[in-house]
Amino acid sequence: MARIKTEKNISRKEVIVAKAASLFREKGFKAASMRDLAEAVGVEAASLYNHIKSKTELLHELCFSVANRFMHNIDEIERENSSSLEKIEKLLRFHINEMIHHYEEVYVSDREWKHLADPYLSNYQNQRRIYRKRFASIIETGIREKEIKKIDAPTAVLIMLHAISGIESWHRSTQRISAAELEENMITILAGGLTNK
Amino acid sequence: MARIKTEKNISRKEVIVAKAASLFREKGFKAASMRDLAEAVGVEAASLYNHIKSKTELLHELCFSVANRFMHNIDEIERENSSSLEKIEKLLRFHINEMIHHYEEVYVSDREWKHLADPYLSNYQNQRRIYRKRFASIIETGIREKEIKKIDAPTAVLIMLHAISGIESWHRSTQRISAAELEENMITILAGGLTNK
DNA sequence: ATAATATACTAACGTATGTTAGCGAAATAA
DNA sequence: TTATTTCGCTAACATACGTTAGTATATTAT
Repeated sequence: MARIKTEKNISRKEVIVAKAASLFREKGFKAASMRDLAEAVGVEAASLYNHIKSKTELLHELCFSVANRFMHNIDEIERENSSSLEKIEKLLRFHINEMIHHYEEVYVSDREWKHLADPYLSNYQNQRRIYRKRFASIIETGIREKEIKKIDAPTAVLIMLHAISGIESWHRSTQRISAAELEENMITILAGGLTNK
Repeated sequence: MARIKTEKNISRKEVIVAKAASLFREKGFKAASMRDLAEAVGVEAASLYNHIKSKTELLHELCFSVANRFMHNIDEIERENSSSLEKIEKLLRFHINEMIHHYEEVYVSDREWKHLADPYLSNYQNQRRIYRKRFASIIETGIREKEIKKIDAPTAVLIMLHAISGIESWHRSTQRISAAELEENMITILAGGLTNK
């Protein structure tokens, strides 16, 4: 009888969620079926329901675990005593590294959250809005203190966040530079576009 | 008996394709059903098949009409006698305006192309690859001529293209700056991140 | 060893989906 | 007007989907 393999301290549910991330990334949430997922896990579809409540629950788990990580990070950065530009650079580096090392989760929560059902959906959308506002107000402080060009802060946020989601292409490209090089290039271009001189 | 309304020089098929763009943008290709589309058009689902071959054909039409526009544009720009930086700025402005004025089509072709079926899929992927290579080599020329910072050109391309796809958020935001302001802000940040000094 | 729990299986359900067949009505051409 | 073509309708199909019920088999606790 097939059995879901687990390593120490990893529950069977976590194995399923991880495979779901990979599958949802590859095919999209709607196009990925529970039978696909079952096959990836090495089990029959019905067996998954001994560990999870529903397909959407998998999406909840992914979206909110990612959202929480980003929220905690911006909490910390806001508390720091550093210049706006330094704060922005730290935010960017966090985003970049999340996208490099937790690619599938982050990608899925970024692209597939539309398929969440209320109340999770509105909750998630709210968190997103708030996060962007907080990001934008760091930029606005930087503008007031002349560290940063006079630009529309929400537009800058939108550029930064989406630019980083482009790391998706890096993951799938055949000839790719190292993760460290990628990080430095992105910081150079993105921070360079903000700096006042 | 219901009938698809057409204005002069717009075929019924074109009406369907346009509504499909809007629906695929809103729900995603897989989650948007032919019955949804039929309702949006004001007709029964089966009636759609008097005008189109299949659901995927709708996606083909959208993806390749967008891809062709971008290809023709880069053709023209490559032929010009201008600096690399000017060429890049023109490319960016074209992308930005496409994203502003043909939002739904462009968005769909950017996010939903995965659901194309071969041979369209590989064809589309090829075009994308080629487009990015051409974009990157304009940047590389700029670097050689010291107009542009020493950066990894493919990374720069990936940043630019994804940053612009962030205009999606602009469309859906409640308080938004004008299209012209958006364009200028994006150019300031993106071109500013490349320029050598 | 026995009991209890966790996990997997088979079978099946109701529903939604893309699409086709066949017929009638409306628009257009003769 | 009549003939032809275009277009929309109802009905139905096969398939795929998420999920549940009920049962059997491992694993763990006593």
